[in-house]
Amino acid sequence: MKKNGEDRRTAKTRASLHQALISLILRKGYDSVTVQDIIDEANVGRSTFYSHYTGKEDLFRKGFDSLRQLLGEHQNRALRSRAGVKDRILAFSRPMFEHAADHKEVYQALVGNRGGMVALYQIQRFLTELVRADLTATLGADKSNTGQRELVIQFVVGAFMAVLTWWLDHKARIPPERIDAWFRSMAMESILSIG
Amino acid sequence: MKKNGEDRRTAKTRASLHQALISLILRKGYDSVTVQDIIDEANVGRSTFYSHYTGKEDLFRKGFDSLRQLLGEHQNRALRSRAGVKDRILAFSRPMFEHAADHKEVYQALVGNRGGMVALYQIQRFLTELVRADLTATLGADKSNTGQRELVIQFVVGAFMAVLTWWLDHKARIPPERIDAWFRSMAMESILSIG
DNA sequence: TCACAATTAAACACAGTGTGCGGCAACCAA
DNA sequence: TTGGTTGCCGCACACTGTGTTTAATTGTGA
Repeated sequence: MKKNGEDRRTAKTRASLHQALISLILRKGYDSVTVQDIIDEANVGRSTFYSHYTGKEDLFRKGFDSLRQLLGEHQNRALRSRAGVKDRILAFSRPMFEHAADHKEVYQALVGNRGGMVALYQIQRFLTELVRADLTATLGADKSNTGQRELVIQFVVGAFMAVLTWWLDHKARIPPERIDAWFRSMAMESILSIG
Repeated sequence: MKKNGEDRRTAKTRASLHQALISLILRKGYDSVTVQDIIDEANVGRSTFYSHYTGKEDLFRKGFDSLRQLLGEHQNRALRSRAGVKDRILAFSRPMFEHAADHKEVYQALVGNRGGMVALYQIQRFLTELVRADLTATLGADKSNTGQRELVIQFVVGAFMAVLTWWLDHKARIPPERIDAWFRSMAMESILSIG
């Protein structure tokens, strides 16, 4: 099963670089990882790196994008298989916790204090879209002229990221379905109280 | 009213540096601010900078600490003057929104995407303590063996930071007391739903 | 096999860091 | 006012990391 026009070398190089970045983030935090570190860890020439990516952030973004795509597929799969759940409020939560459990290392490299501002900002933006769509689907469009709906979205996103981070760094592992239940029962009340 | 052992020069220098850092963070974001930028903006010699602080992060931390102290004083003042409010749950929220409104520039430099990971981490830690104490005072110590209480704290802290950030970046200015009411009514439900 | 594409090491100019030093000016106390 | 102290400055240095370019080498797919 050969890919058309995909040199094995480039694939291997890119994989090495992504893996190296994740390892290094977990080891010393995003901010203090240098391109030098990455190419050393990945055993890749300096010029090769720059022929693939414009810099550390570019490499990071590409990796984040593919993870996000995987998550998207998992979301669809989950929502399709569990019938009747699709229209439940905050349906994004469960699949996301599951996905995080399946890719714990990567998620830890992203959400904690290890991941940099770039990571946090990406995730925040992504989640905001997710939650906005979710609430629009379950509660309908926002009719009030004030920014109440937007406020609720930010509230939920912030809370979710905090819970996710805490859960990932927590020693005792709570199963995804339980943390999801906790989060949703808390968030639900908030939403219903205003939104 | 002279301070003992405080040279006017050092005071001026330190003030310049702190102001310069805030301005620069607002202009280009914490991460891309260099020591070079700071000393140029503040018109301070390179060696002078390093005689006061060990680096950018040190300067930032010292500034953050004094802001935190100001906030603490404001909290005490507010809680003392408004009798009967002291024992209300999540009492930290209102004074904090007020303080943020009074020091909007500085807060914007801290919490948004402009502030770096250092800032976020400091604030997160600080708020966690605040909320933990608050919940202990109003709900009593956590008796359950699970980490439910800790989870609730993280939930509330995350939500609060998100709301605060949104509020600061929001064009239409909502008065502190209103955003506080919104936040607390949302958070309260969450807490009570699990406790 | 063979042409082409990817990878490599090395060298470069550049920007920022943290330190050290001698001279100068502001400061505070007497 | 004066004098000793202290803080500030400008300059230079070694060091680390960046992003680009070159010419040579090696792997790949057809």
